[in-house]
Amino acid sequence: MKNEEVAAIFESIAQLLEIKGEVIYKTLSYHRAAESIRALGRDLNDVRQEEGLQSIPGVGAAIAAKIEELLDTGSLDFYNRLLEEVPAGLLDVIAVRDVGAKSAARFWKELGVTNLDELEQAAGAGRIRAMPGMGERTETRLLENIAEHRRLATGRMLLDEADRAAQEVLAFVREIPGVEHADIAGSLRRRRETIGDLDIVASAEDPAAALQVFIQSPKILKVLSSGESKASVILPTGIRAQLWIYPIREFGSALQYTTGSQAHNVRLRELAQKQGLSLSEHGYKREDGSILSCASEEEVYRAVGLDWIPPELREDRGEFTQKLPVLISVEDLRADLHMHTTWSDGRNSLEEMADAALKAGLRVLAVTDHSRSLGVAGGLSIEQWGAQHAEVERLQVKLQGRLRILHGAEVEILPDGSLDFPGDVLARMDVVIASLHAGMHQPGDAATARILTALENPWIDILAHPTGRLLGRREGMQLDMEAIFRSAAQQRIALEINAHPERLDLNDILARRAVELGCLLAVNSDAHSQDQFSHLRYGTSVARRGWVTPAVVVNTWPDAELLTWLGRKHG
DNA sequence: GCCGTTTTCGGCCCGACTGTTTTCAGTCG
Repeated sequence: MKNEEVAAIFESIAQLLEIKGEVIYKTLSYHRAAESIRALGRDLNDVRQEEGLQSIPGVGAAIAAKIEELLDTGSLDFYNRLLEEVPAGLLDVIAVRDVGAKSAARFWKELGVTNLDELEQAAGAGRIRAMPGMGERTETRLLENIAEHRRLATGRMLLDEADRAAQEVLAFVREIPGVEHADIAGSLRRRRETIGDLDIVASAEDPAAALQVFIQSPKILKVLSSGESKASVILPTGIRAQLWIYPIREFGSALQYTTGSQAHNVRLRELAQKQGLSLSEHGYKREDGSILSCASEEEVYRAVGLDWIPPELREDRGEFTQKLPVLISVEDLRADLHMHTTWSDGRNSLEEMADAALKAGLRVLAVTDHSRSLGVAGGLSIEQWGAQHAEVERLQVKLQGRLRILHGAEVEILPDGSLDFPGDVLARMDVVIASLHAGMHQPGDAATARILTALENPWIDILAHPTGRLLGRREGMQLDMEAIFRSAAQQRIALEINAHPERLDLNDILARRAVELGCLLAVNSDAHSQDQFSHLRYGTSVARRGWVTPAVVVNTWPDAELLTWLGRKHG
C-alpha cells in the first residue's frame, strides 16, 4: 500500500471520528499523522524496517500498529468498523464550505442525511430551517455552498495563474486610500505547487474603512463575509480571495499569521506558550496581560528565540527543530539545461530562444530538442540533430561568448530502457537529458525497471521530469523513487526539478529526499517559448520548499565546474 | 492519540465572522 493511500485513510478516520463526536485531540492526532506520512518522501515499508514507524513525528504506538496492519493486509479493521458506524457520504458533506463535523452530525442524526445529494434535497425541501438553531439564511447559504462545491470540485490553480491573479488584487489593494503596506500571504507566499484561494494582508490606519472600499469595489463579484479586519470575496474570475487589514504596528504578526501554514502556526504558538507568551495575529500577549506588537516577521520569530523562517519552509516539516539551510534562489541559476526550439515542438527559433535566455539573465543554455521517436513533438532524426549542431555553432560565434550554448537533446527512454539515439550520437552531445513521454501507463515496477535500465546508459546527464505527472491532469508513474535516487546518486546523474508550473516534477518532498540520498539536481525551465524562462522561479520555489541549497544544483555552478561535470561523460 | 529543557499524566493555538440567539456555537484560516 502506498503512503498516499495510508495518509488518505488516516485523513478519513480523523473526519469520521470528528463527526462521531470523538474528542478533538484524537482527531487531530490522525490528521497530523496523515500529514507526516505525506511529507515523508520515502516508502513506509522502508521506514518501518530501518528506523521504525514511531520515528515518524506524530506516530505513536496506536497509529504505528494501524499502519502495520494496512501495510500487511491492505485493510484496517478499525477503519472498516468506523465506516459501518458513520456514513462515508458525510465526508463529502463536510467538504462543503461552512459545513463542519458538528453540523454534518446533526443533519445525519436529525434528518437522516447520509450524503451530499440527500443534504441538498433536505435543504431544497426547507427541512434545514426547521431545525433548532438553524434559519432561513443558513439554509440558503447551504444551498449556495453545495452548488459552489459541485462547480469547484477540481478547484486548485497552478502557480502561474495564482501569481497573475494575486498581483492584480495586490495592485488594487495598494491603491486603496489609507493602505500603507500590502503583501501576498497564504499558500501562494509559501509557494505551494497549487493554490486554492488568494490571501492578501495589508496595513492601514483605519482598517475597517479600507475594507469598506475593498468590498464595494466593482472588481469584486461577491462578498462572502466581511468585518472590521477581514473580508472574504469572490473575484470576477471565480477565484476566491481574502483580505486582512491590520494597524501598521501589527503587520509582522499579521503577515506571519496569514502566511501559515496552519500546522506551522500551531507549532509556533505551542512554542510561545511554553515561554509564557500567547501568540495571535495581533502579536504576543504576556502573562501579565501586556501586549508585544510585531511590525515585522523577524520580531515574531525573534521573540521566541528563533531566526526568521523562509515562508517556503513553514510546513511543520522540521523547521523548528533542524538547522535551517541557506536556500537556493532564482538568481543562483546561471544555466538552463532543458529547452526546446522550432526544430521540434518549441514556438521560437534557436536564436530567439538564445536572446530570451540572455534577457532572463542566463549565461549558459542547453539546446535540447526532442529525439526521433517522439513524432508528435517533432522529434529530431540523427541527421536533423547534426544539422542543428551546425546552426548551434554558427550562433555560438555570433553571440561572442555572451551566452554559452551547449548542444544536446531530450532523448526518449524506449520501452526496453534503451535510449532513442545510439551511443556514438550521444557521445557527440554536450548534455544528454533522458525522459519518458510514452507508455506511462505501465505498472510501477515495470516503469521503474525501464528507468533504472536507462540510468545505466553511460551518456545520461539528467533525468527530466522523473515521475511524469501533470498537475490536475495526470498522476505520476508509481515509481520506486528510492531505487532511482540511489542509482542516480551513484552515476552522478542529476534529477530534474522541471519548472513548468504544470509539472513541478520532482516535487518538494521528493527533491528533499533525493538530496538526502546524495543526488544532484537540475532546475530547468523546459521552455517551449521565449517567455517561459520565467518559469525558472517556479522550479526554484519547489527546490526551496525541498530545503535545497545551491551547492547540489548543477545549474548554479560556475561554468568550469558545470563543464567538468558534463565532461566526465562527454570528454 | 501523541508527547515531554517544568510533565510518562494532563495537557493539547487563537481570534474573526456568521447566524441565531440574548450569550454562544460552529466554522474557518
